[in-house]
Amino acid sequence: MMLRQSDNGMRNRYPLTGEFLAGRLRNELGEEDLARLEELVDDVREHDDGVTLVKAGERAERSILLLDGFIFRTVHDNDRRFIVGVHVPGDFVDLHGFALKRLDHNVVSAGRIRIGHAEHSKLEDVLRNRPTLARALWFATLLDAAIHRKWIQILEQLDAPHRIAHLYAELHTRLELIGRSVPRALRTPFTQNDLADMCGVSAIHANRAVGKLRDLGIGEIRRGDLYTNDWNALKAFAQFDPSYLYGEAVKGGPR
Amino acid sequence: MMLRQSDNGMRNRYPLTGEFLAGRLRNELGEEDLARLEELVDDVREHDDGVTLVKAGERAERSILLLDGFIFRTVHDNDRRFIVGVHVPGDFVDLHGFALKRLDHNVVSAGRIRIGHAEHSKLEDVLRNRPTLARALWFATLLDAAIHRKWIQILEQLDAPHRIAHLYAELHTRLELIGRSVPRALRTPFTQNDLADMCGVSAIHANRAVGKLRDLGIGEIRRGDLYTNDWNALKAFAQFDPSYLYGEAVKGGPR
DNA sequence: AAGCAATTCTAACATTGGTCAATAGACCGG
DNA sequence: CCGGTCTATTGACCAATGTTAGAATTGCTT
Repeated sequence: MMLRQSDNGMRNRYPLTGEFLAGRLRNELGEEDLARLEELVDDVREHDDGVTLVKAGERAERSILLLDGFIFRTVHDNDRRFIVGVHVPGDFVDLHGFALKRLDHNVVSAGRIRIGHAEHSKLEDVLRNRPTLARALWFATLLDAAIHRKWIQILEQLDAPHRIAHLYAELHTRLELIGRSVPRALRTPFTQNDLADMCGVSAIHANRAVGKLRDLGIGEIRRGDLYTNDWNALKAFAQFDPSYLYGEAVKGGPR
Repeated sequence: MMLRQSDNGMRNRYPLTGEFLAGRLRNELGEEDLARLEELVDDVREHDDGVTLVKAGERAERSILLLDGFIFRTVHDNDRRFIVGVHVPGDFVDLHGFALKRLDHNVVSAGRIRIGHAEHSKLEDVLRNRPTLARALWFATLLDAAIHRKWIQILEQLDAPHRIAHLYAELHTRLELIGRSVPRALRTPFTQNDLADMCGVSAIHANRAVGKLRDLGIGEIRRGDLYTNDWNALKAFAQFDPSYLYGEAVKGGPR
């Protein structure tokens, strides 16, 4: 792949390596599969905040691998926006676009991002000739589905403050799994409006919820950045159970 | 597969045929793939209401294909139950259990059901040797994920009456896609309690919502069975857009 | 027909969350 | 530094939903 250093500001602190990808794919891949994986991705580029990378309904010829930053999956309905998913680096954001051909949602940058691309023709080849790697890719989409299910549960079970706490708990763990968490903070470009659209509440109520987390001493959210000195307390408050992220599969594949 | 007629009451009105399965898989499969698909499933059996077929966390050696009835995916947290998915006949309920090995949720019969089983060893073989069929199976799990995303949107966007209407609209279309819808009704074994757990509201509020749908003339729900003389009105009320079900892929696969 | 259990329905009250209006703070370009 | 815009915050009021309690209905069993 092209590992050319981008030259417009964002430092390439986390080069795309087989290990990085494999972290997300949660499978033990052999030398050759790792090499294929590297070849799969090219055309690395950056985007500003709020760029629609894939529009719902459009046919795509390649899928996006997120390398830096965050990406939303959004749906729009009478001028209202709903966020149905968030992605962290290492995620194949629209891998499902390969099999589905058209997406049922948009893919939008949340803050400044860096992404790579995987041509569907190459994926086609992988699916046909590298069953182990194909399974790893399948696994990645199944992980997305597991996260979706957890979101459904969260929306059914928790009120606004707990939803927001759970969101940050999840992101913290997902970043941890790819070696990008930091001790007492989680930096995101999310506005309270974004939080509201992820949690299915109004922006004003999201503000109340953020205030409540602050008052309770659970965590302080300032312009998307969460600061806490006790992740365990935050995760307990959110009733966060990381098993749905299948983190243990990072070491020792599913066989 | 064993197409032996079960002899304990439920009539086998819809034999498991390649066409039936292909309907759900939404791909144009060749003769040979269809034959493989048939071979995949065996050990057809029936279960009563409320039987836990797969427990969260357990390792399974085979996956379940639903042939008749409905199945819930449930999660439990401090004695409360949350339903994070529903399945209709033709669905490979826990196909993802093959790649994930352990499920993050339970699989429970909703009313009386008939199911078949697919050994993971056979799926392993399919994945390794039948790329087209493997892709069809992948597609089926991606469809689940698309439905999950719609549920997230529904929970974020709609209030209780609209959620219930949307649920029935979705099920009506999913049944239609496998040729099992009936004109003015949708029969289910769901209690209002089940509806509540699917919609993330209390049972009492689900009752209010059911009453509201009745008062508005949208539909009459009696013991899980919905009666309407205008599906279009109900679907309009629910703001139902079927595109997320990828029904068009039934004819003409994704290639 | 009687009785029991599950389900549905109703009412009163408490809490959560939505909407509107207005203000304050942060960031940015000139 | 100023003004403008986006974001965050607060308060008042109203709608949606939760909770509790109890009554009515249905289906099933004896």
